[in-house]
Amino acid sequence: MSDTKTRDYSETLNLPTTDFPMRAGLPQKEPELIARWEKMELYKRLREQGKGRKKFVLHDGPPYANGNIHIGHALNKTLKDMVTRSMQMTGWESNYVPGWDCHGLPIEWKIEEQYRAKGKNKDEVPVIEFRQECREFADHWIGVQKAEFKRLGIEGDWDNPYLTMRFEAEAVIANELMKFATSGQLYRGSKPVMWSVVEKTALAEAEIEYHEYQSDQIWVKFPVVQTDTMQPLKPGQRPAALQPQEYLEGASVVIWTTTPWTMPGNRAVSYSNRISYGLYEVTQDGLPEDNWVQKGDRFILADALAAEVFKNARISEFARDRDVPHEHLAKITLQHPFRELGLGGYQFDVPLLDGDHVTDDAGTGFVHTAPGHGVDDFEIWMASSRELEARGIDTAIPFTVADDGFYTKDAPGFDGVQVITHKGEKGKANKVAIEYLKDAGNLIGLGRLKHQYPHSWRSKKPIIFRNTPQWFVYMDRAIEAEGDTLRARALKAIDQTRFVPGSGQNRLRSMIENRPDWVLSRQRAWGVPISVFVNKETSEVLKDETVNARIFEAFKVEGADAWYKDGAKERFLGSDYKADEWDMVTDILDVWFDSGSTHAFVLEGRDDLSPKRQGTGGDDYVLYLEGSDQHRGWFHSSLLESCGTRGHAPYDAVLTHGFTMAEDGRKMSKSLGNQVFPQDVIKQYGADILRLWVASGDYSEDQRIGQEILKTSVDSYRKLRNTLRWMLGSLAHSTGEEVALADMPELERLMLHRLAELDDLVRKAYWDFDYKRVFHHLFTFMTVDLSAFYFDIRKDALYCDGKSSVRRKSALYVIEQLFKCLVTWMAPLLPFTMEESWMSRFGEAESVHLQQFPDVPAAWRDDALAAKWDKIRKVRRVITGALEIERREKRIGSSLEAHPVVHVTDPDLMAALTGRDMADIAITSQITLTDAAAPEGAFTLDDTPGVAVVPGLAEGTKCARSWKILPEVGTDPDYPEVSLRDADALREWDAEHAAA
RNA sequence: GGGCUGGUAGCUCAGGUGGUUAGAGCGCACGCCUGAUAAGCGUGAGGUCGGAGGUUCGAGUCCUCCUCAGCCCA
Repeated sequence: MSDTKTRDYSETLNLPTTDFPMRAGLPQKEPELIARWEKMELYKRLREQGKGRKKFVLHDGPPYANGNIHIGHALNKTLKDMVTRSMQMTGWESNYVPGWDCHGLPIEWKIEEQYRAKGKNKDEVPVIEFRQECREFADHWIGVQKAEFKRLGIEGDWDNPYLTMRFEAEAVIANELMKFATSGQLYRGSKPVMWSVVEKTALAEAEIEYHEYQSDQIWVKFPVVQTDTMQPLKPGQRPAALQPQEYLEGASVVIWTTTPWTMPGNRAVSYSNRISYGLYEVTQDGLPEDNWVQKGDRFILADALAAEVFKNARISEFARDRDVPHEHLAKITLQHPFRELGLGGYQFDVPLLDGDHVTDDAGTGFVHTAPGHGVDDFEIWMASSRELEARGIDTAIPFTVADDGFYTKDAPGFDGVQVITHKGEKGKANKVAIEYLKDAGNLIGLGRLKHQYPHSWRSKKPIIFRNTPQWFVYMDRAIEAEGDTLRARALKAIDQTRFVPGSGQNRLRSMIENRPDWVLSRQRAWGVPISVFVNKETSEVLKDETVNARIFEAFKVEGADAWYKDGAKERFLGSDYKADEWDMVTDILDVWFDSGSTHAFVLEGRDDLSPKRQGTGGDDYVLYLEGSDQHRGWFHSSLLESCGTRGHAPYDAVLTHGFTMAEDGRKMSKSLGNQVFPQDVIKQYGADILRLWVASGDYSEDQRIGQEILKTSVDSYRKLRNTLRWMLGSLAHSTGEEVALADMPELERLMLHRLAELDDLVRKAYWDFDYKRVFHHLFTFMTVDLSAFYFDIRKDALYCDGKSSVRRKSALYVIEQLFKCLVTWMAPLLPFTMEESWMSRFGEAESVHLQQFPDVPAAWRDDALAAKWDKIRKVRRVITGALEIERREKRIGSSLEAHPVVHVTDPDLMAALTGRDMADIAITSQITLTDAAAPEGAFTLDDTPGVAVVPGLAEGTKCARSWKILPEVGTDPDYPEVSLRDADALREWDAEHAAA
């Protein structure tokens, strides 16, 4: 083929041209865009845009202000941003106000750590000074995290976020607490906490480390004193089964413990209904007279442990008398082993309680239960309180040990005895308790045990569990009416809340159903004080609106530090009360109460939020969005706080996301070296890649991230970006001319139809917060329908048709619509790239983030057309399949070299093809359609019966401009090298350029 | 140990109320194009639907158990 081209036709083509680069350079480009948004005051303009609209408030759950952000923060904030942006673009005013949680233990630790490094003692630093240092620490990390969040492309009120440590916030938090006090929901109770005698402080779980420790172990009898089903048998009557009183009198339940010092606090013995128990009798003769156990002694023991118990009691001969059923255990009452000593106490009854925490792995199958000295003990005691009170048992938990490790008056007989000394050594407590047990004849075994025992991480000394006063909120006390309890309110509120995914509803409900009273107090310094006064005489909490108002006003101006200033007590009590009659509570609020109150000082407290939700005269909508761990955390505390003070949930909907795992699906950890840091991803690929990862995955479950997975995002991004780039390049030739729907080729109308379908899908998916659905559909649309089909077909018309071509104008118009829809639809997901695209098309002054999702005309929808084109595409697949064989056999390279003959014997399919330019659609130079039967060996596809293709070569000459091979080439006298279509296009082009 | 989730191709995801040979995109392999070019198009190979039982004519879809992973508790 002699190709002696006389001119360079490419300059006469409308080839794509754009400055939008193929390679994004996101790590550099993104900060420029952030600067641009700041400069154009995007946030402010969005708020102006939203004026008068109904509000969609995504209320930010505050991250804790210490340390850099991790991948979980990135996921969380990115999802929030997708929510906010998509709601703003679908007609809501969606103002995102970020916040931080600033008080609390971890920050206190950091400051203490700094003190230790400097050899400073925390106790010598005035509280206000210490609090100031905590404040500055939080402030520093807020700045760091703010910059990191902004770098992710999160749009919000970064100049004016909320902080739980702001004075107004502290004032409102205290005020919320005072509402609980005033309504009678707050009470002072007690609870065992881990306590370090050395540091005279309560410790949190994270402040504990376990070390080997030698404890005293003892086996103790609790004699049976009452078998309360005892009733006289009528003469001659014989009970069907043995009753407890017939065999348990004089027997003892045996317990084992490694903390003899807790014996004064004993109030019960626990057993388990999953363990079998028996009555055992010592049958050994010849025991020394002073032996602790004697022949004839009868013990109730777990069968699995009886032999070992006797061994520890140095008894080798014993017999099992009979079973002791669980219902008998439940009926009997024991005496405290100190009862007979005359110590002036211990006269109370000791009940047996059925507890899940009891096992027969070690011990006796019975667990010594001292509610002031252990969590299990406390919980079973509290859970049993109603039943115990019915039995006439006092359920008050004694304060047996003081903060200095000495026993109190609640432990008669232990005056001046210390459990742990202030140096962290063992006091005489165990020794004294053991002596008493011996004297009472209730000790049957004694030994030592080395085991892991909790120690303070600071002093490395052993800790103890001791009962301490704490502040609680009732879950089950009537608030305003009978049955109107906090629990009931919260459960009702859960039913009225939308949960995404729905399983969150059950999860939260079961927690609320089962949770104990809400503990608010912490014995710490960095937080909002429990700003109430307690009467020294009566222990009544002061309920005085005037005093509360004074506190509220002072906190607003001075912060909660006002509580710690000299003279605060007199100042707040004023002249109506005598200061020396009242105690000022020095505990602070648990930080969950702080964050649980954000709805009060952020949602209600800010004029630019203040949503009017359904039921309060509006249609505004409030969403909380956090990780699934927050069912126990923020969702929970916010619900309780709001229900306790306002009677309803602070949110309309709760959305939860899972956790981010490493590539192998396991938790990220430093030691495994499988961590992924958002900062690294951003530096290497850019925030939009990280956001694409968020948008493509299923956040409702745990997601994975790692190099391979990020590579998938990078590849998807490239494809997506290039497709946009091609559109931009093509649109460079657009004059913006509109074409009426009726004048467009069917192919264009098919694309508009797809947009109409997608419009529906995208809007629904955004309302469902289903970003992966949005992304996967749009991405597949862009690759399958656009890049591989529509664009591939229309390149010929776009590049080669003359300017007047309606086909070309239609295509340009449709591409413009595609571009506008796709870029706006994806703007919430990929704000940087979509902004860059939008600016490339519409200029520097425009921002996609000020756009709404386009109104897609209903007329674009054409299901009949779509059904018809499904058929056309099926036939196309047979044609391209046939061409693939030709290509493999090296008979053709480009599909334009082919002229297939398509035999269509299915009249339905033939009808669909009639009138279509199948050569264009199949991207061949020529095509022949026939209803004649196909010859033997024609190409077919199993899933498209009635279609067979006989390949062939296109006849004629290759058009020098469009590269189509056509017989007509050479027939135009002016342009003999090109096809007739191209000749017309050249005529137009030449005329225009000659004039110019 | 308890409550709640979840385990579909190498990766990310589809698979209403159980029903023909389990799908898509990406990646990979191979080929084409060279006017989207560190791009574009096509073809192909990849899955005992975590495992084992059970219900059913029929189960990725329902039930039970096990296992692995995650969150929250203990």
